[in-house]
Amino acid sequence: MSNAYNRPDQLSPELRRRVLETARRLGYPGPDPVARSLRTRKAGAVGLLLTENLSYAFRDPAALGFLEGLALACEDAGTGLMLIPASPEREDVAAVHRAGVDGFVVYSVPDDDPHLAAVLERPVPTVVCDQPDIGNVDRVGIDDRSAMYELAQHLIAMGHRRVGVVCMRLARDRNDGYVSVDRQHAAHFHVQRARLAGLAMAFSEAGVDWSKVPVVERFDHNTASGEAAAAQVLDRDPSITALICTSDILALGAMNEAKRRGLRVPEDLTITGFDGIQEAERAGLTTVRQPVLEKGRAAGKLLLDVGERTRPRSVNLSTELITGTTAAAPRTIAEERWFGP
Amino acid sequence: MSNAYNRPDQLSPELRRRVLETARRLGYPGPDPVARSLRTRKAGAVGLLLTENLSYAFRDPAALGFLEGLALACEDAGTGLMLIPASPEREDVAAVHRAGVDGFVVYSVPDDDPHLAAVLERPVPTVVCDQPDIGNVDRVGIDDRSAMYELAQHLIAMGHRRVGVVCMRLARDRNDGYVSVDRQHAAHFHVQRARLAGLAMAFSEAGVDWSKVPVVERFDHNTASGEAAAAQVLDRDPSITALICTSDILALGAMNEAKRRGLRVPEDLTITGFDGIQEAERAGLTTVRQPVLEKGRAAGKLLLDVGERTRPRSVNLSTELITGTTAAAPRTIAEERWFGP
DNA sequence: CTGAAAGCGCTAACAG
DNA sequence: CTGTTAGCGCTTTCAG
Repeated sequence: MSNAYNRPDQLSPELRRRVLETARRLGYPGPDPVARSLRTRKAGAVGLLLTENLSYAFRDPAALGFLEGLALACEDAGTGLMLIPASPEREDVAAVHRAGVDGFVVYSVPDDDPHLAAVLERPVPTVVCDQPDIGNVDRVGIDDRSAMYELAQHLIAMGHRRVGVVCMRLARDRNDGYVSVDRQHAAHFHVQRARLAGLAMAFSEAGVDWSKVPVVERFDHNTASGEAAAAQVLDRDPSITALICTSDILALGAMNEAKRRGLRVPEDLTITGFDGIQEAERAGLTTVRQPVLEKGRAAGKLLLDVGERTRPRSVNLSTELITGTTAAAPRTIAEERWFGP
Repeated sequence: MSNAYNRPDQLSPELRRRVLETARRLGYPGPDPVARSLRTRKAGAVGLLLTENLSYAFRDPAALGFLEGLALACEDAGTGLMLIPASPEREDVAAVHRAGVDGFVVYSVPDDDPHLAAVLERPVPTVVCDQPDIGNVDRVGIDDRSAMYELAQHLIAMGHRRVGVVCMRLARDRNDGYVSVDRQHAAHFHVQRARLAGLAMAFSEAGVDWSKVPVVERFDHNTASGEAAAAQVLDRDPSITALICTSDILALGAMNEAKRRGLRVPEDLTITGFDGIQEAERAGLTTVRQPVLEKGRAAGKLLLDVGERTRPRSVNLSTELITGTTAAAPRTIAEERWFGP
């Protein structure tokens, strides 16, 4: 009987037809997928752990691109993709334990996330995307530090020395304001830590005292946060020539704030982002483009690949510096005298 | 032992601690979720069936809003949300059979979709969103016919009598071109059928011969399709005063095409949409807003609500006519003579 | 090709 | 409070 459903080739078509027909007449709804999964030890689905609020995942183009890539990989493999209900507020790890999946993809969570810990306890393969950077687990990501280092060098070459930084949340606690160097080093979000490290390295090499550079953090990730953070930096340090944002969303917010203040970009203020989302491209933002869809696809492939899983694998995707129209050489005092403000 | 994991209250904390400690030492990874699901008859997840390509779902703001609402409802209930791998090309229904879920949400599929048939065979509750309109199943949607009827009346009141229509795909076969009245009536996508019916009713009442109104269909749903479809209508019927699109995405494409032709909107051509997505609002589109996020949330609640399930329930959400800046009274020939073209 | 039986790992019920 | 046991529905194996 089982054969009728699962191995059409093991019995005659005629018999198969008869069995199925009878089953239907008896009201048999087909094999129970859960019982089958128990027996075959395959759930036919992978779990996705996003620690951010779900709304965030569906509104941030970068997260969305990742999700799309992952979903495509799953679709190719005929595998379901299960969104694990794990909001950062509720520390209810039970959902991770309850999920009947063959593996997990963990996207951009802090290294001290309890849901992540629960995932790692499960005896199924796991792929971590972007962060955190933990040993012994498959990983997909980019080299955030180098990418940001390169962007910084681009600005340094233009002549920028007085800069400000706007970054995303560095830990699970809300800290909408200035960030000490200690907090930068202790950041639980590895991606943000790496990007800041890249900046610190480049500017230190250029003779800038990094501890003096204003770095402002925002917990929420949207353009309003970018606006507020940019305002905070510009209020305290009106003399900066460039505002470096660790995401395009924040940078787009900063652009709004610059406009509101009558600052021309890039003549009066250089603004840069990170991610390479479509909205940024449209705005001509100077930024770093990362292949978000490919990241999702790679994570899915890595998880679903049945190949050797002897030692942790790591996939590093390449990024590209996008030279937009929001970065230019800072005007010197002399130039301002000459050409007017 | 099971109690130690599932009923902390049934035994002393001390014992619980000891049991868990021992379990860990023995390398026990915790209860297997699949076996538990088999025993408890609860999978702790709901399945989402989207028949469109997944990429579509992640790029169309309306679908995305629905997905977000559904995901929120699931998160609130601590339930997983599983995306079922069902692309329209591959007619592989197995994924539906394989999915270990407690119920299905079906979003916007044609009434003859094989995956839908497979879902309905499964002995679990199902909620259909938008379409198709099948009996005996819980449903969430809006009154597409009335909403479009109201929009049409708005245009008729302005004086529009010569109109063209651009609509989304009406069936699973590709038909990028004109649509006969027969095809309109036979459409497998109920939503599109209802919107066209609303238009037909309003314009017929206003004395317009609906069979003479050009209706153009596009299989793909993006602005490029909207542009091409608008071009097709305008090429054949340059005298129309209004172009009614059955989605905002198509309408935004039509706006591009109008601009390319040097037609001013709304002075030379009225354009309307449907959905009320953010991009449309930004463009000042005259459209019908529907609560997409609420639709998703309502679908989730309906599915997860353990209440009486004696007879099929139906949730109808309300829509709102948005009077934008893309619709105005058509200029008469006399006016054109007077004011210039 | 057919039928019978073991057992996947768990939870719930019940007896001690 | 603790230990034992039946059985969820399936697939796989093995004997006929």
